[in-house]
Amino acid sequence: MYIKNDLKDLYNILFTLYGAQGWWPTLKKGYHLNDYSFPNTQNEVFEVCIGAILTQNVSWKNVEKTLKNLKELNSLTPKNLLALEEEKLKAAIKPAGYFNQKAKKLKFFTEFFLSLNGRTPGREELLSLWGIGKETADSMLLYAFKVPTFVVDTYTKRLCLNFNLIKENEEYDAIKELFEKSIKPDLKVYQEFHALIVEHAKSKKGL
DNA sequence: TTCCAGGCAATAC
DNA sequence: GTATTGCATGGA
Repeated sequence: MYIKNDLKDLYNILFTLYGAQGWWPTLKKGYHLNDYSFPNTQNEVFEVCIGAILTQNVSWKNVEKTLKNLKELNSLTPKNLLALEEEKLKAAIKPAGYFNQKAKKLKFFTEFFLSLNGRTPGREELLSLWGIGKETADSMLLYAFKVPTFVVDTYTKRLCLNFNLIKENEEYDAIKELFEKSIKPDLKVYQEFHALIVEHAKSKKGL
């Protein structure tokens, strides 16, 4: 596999190979193929955001267990999560690792989420929060708040490196720009492209 | 047993 | 400003 012209070709190749991915994965419906209206409720938006924090440097499998635990505690909503005792929260999110840090991150973010009152936050606003870095902020914007912004993760970096599109240790924002310059902002395409890159990296069909 | 998984902040240089 | 280190669980 190679890139003929630009990243649009890569997108088309991956889409042909793997098809629509229907990200973000959720507890209730699993994936939601061809439904780009998701998430529809504030609680669904919140669940995506929480998942974005929990999946930091950890496989999604681990996060699923954590989300299930929170659901069983009826704590997968902003107010209920805030009401949950510190120790119970840590126990519930243990499978996602870094539970001391992530418990703090979840509480900080949830306070912020409630203060939004349904408003969509800006990128810089999210980045200013303790515990929210570039990938987490962009994931929230793209998959929770439906803002067409490109998400860069380790898979994306590796892929670009293998195609000699970037140098070693290229900066996050430079890679992000690479994609956003080639492909006009489009919610569906940005959501699917990132998901396809992850799927491709996991499938290990070359690179 | 070692290594990695959809990062981030704190610290060191 | 860039490089390194701590954080932690679960599966391969």
